[in-house]
Amino acid sequence: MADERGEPRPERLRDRPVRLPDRPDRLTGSLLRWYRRAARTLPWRGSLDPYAIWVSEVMLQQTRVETVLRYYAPFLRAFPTVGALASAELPAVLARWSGLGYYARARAMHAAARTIASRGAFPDAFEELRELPGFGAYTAAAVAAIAFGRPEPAIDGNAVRVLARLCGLRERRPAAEKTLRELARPLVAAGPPSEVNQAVMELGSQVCTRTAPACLHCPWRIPCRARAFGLQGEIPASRPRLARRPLTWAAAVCLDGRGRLLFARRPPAGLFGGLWELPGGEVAQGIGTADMARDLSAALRRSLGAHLTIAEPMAEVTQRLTHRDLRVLAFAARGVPPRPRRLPPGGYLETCLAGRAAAIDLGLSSVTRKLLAVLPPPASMTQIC
DNA sequence: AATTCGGGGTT
DNA sequence: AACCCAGAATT
Repeated sequence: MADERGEPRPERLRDRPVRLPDRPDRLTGSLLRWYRRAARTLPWRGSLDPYAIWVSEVMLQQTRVETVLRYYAPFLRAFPTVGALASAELPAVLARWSGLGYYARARAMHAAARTIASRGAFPDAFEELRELPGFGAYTAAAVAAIAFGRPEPAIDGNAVRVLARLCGLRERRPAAEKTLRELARPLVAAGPPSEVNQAVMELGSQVCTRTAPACLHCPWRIPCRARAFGLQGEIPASRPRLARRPLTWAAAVCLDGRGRLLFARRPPAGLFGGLWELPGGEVAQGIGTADMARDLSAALRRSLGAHLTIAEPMAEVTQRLTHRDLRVLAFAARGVPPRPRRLPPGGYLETCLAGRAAAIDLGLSSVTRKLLAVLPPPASMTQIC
């Protein structure tokens, strides 16, 4: 129709092949000029220590820079080298991770540290890194590139947004990641891989933001396909929303004569795996506190081998997780002090007594910390022995 | 490809 | 309240 009359067909984004909109060396050049001027000073930037870089990359998984800044230095002070991390016990590592979330990261990092330490050398190639626990496609590429200068494209959430917009890619995650890894390969080959990768991510966090990107300050504003078509708001397509279901836990406040609380260790994997908590468990939705107290008593008999009388609830806290609305009610308990024996499957393997001051050295989730913070002072509570 | 893993800052 | 953040492992 329009073509037959010789008029140019209106160019549409989806008609275009998905490829880099300019030569890799020119894209990398303008990007690096911007990065060297605008990059934030961060503790792990410029580090030459693969271990320190690795720690930063793991902490930064699904976690904002501002949050990681509170954990990074203390963790490195506690575990300064791969050998130190490998020699540490997992509970001590989880204690340093307490509040950071996604605790499988700490478990995997600890396991990988033991492998690396026993091997004697830090793996320096993508394929070797990728085989270690906790090294997915992103982290293996990031460590290979940033610590060892390998030309591997590290595609995180920022890179997906930046590169998808640059190239006008309409695919959504996670499919887009595979496509973008290949599109980004020429870019990291055209400059220092460490800087190119970090520059792409920095651009995503400072300029090419999810909402209201600062296109006028972008070194790629001219070649950017999304900007050319006014599609910055459509690219990349957002993921389907997740349903958040309610989850209610009842926990027992068991106090000994010295004001110490009874803690129990959760199973090594799964939600809050390996962390300490006030012993208890899930209760059905919509039941009253009297029924909760009865269920909690039964659960503790199963999981702890303890016969405790559960009184009224004394505190309640909530925590919003990605896929759960968690609500924890704490019940005062009194009765026979728990005497861990041989426990049935699903029972707690370990318990400990700790005062609230000592509890800061335990691996606790944020919701458990919240709970300890709102508990009444020990003097007002019933003792169990 | 879809879920399950935390927690919190932004909008 | 929705969205998503320097993702990985499991199903």
